[in-house]
Amino acid sequence: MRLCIFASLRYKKAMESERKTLDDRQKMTELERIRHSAAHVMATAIVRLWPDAQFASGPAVENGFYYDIELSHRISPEDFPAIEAEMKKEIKANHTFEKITVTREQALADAKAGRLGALSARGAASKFKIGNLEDIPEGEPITYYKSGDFIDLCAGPHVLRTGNIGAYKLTTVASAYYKGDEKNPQLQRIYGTAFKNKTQLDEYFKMLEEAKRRDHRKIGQEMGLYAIDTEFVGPGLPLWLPKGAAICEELEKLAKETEFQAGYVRVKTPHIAKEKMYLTSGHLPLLYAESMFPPMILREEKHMTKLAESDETNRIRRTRALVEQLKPYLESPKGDIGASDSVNGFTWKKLREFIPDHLKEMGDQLMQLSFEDDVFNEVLSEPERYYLKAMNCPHHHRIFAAEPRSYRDLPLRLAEYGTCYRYEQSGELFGLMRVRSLNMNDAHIYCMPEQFAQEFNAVNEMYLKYFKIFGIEKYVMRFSTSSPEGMGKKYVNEPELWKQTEDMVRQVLINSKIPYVEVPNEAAFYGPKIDVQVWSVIGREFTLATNQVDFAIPAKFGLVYRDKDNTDKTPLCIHRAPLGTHERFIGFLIEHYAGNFPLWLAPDQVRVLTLNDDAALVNYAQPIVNELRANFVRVSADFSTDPIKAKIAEAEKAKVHTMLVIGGRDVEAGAVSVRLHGQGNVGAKPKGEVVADILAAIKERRA
RNA sequence: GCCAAUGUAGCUCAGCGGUAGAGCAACGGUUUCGUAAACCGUCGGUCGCCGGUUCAAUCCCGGCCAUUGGCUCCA
Repeated sequence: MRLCIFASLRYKKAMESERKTLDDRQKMTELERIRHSAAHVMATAIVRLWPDAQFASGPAVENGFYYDIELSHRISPEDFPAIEAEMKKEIKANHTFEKITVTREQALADAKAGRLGALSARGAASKFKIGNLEDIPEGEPITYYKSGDFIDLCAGPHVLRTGNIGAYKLTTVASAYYKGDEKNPQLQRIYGTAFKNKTQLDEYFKMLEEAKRRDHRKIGQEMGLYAIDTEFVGPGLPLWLPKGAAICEELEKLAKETEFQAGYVRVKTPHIAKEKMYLTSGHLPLLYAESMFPPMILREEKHMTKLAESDETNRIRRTRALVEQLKPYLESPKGDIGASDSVNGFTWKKLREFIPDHLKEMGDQLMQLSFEDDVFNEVLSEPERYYLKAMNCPHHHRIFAAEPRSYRDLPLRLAEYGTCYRYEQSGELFGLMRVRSLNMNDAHIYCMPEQFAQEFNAVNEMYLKYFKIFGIEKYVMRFSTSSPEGMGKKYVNEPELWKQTEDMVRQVLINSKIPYVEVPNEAAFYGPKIDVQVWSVIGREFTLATNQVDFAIPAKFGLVYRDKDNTDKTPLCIHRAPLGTHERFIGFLIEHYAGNFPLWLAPDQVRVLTLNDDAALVNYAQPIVNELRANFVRVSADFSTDPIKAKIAEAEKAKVHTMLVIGGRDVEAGAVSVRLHGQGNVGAKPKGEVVADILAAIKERRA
């Protein structure tokens, strides 16, 4: 239950990325006030211990509070007891939090005197407070909060007295950029948490323990679901072990059945494609290049050899040819050239790095020379580059392009569990949740504008169907839209299409009554999108699924269908991935179920355990195993001589969903004793009934 | 990528400037048992990697790699 509270705080956070208004601030809960006040008290303690500390900002956050600090001393957890002891004194003194309203001039003067975020005026100005001051809009009152000697620039609100901070604890130290901008100085961020009383604090730490217990990395390891072999395979490239792969298979089966019934067709595409693919799609010239693995360069050796062999004449020829190719670019201001334009395989970005200014002058002279142009074309052109695909859409677009399309073919729904590779920054990798290889539950729906609403809605319905199967009750659809400022930069420059498609999506959401929040300036570069945000039971938030409109890329690939009026038109495209990626989805499911998967998903569905290895028991048990296996149940047998207690302990530890215990009594009665993981012995039943029930539960994907 | 912490057997973890230890797992045996662990034995380690200091380094120092917690980024 507590977890839901955290979840709702997160939810709020998602909605309020902008600066808080004073109204918002007044809505701060008591707990948030306690935490925000604790941040002030912590700052007080720190500045007492290290008088030269400079403070930036110290808000309450979902699980506590932090304060960003600049300090030559590196604070480590070893310093926490000392800081906490100082905090205790402040709290014991029970200072009131006094609100002081000042003029902007006064505030600036105090900040320059180093009086803000300090116990008294200091030699050094409160430089970050000066910066914070700049962010306060004209007309908004400027206030301090004073507790004891400590005065801080702060809009509040606070608890009445420091003594109201019932229980607190510092938790971690991290780093953060001032105002979250990596161009700004890097500060030390000290995290802590605070509660009304000790009991709640203890509960919180208990909850953290529980979260640790459910962590998918821990359970994944214990259950043998996946392994990450950083030495031989690489970081962020999980290996699915047989038990994890079993879960992948079940999810794929679910997706394939669901998509088949919804009229999708399956395709298969290679993992790599030529550079041209991503130059055309816009992924490379735009913002995506860094998140793709660097290219594989083919026939590089041949290329280099030719370069080496070429004599002076050839070098001149090459240069001249290059200049000729580049003439239009050199003569026009660079702004006139589309980011995705390329010459002989050189991207514009690359050309800019490549052409020194003097080359142009040289070029005029070189133009006088005569040459035959067949030699260098090959030498001049860049070697072939192949990229590992970071997304499936371009391949699917080429499948669309592979055959002539009529309006009668639409909507065309191409589905694939495609494997993509994304070069996540090393610091981003996180168990299964953020990886570099991912199996995506991908599909692209090509449709006409008049079909859009129905198709988009059908996708949303599919999400809801899945959520029901997995018992996901808490989710938010985040509707990400563009921003006028981003046009032509972050977003393809089609303001009219943006507006149209955003309106279409909004209408579908409103009509279907699905709860959503609209987030401006977070769309994909090719269109608005919906991200489905969920929370695992331990409060970890992430984007599971995504549903995106694409009105831009199909045109770049020249995709058309022949419409009724015998003209060619460009289809709209919907990218959708309701089950996200295996990696993230299974990571989520592990935490969601704490590894105790429902029967249909459980890697170990059934284990048949005999009391001992007597032939009578084994001869009775083996056919049961055989029958289950023949019906595609993941079943194992333990007919060993170990004590039944030990065999059960082992099966429970492995989280085997259903244990069938067989002893002499069962053989006589034609029964098996059923034990369910986590529930214990549920008693003996006729074996036919048990088998039938297992098969039915799997088929129905019972929770 | 940035900041910090961490890295000892398959797993969980102890330990220390003088050539490394436990439990579990694995393997071999004994045990034939009614719902979460019977007993004995054996195997297992370049103490993340590379370099430096030292008579001597798993331990101290530096670099690298990886993981973790954050930041930034994000599909």
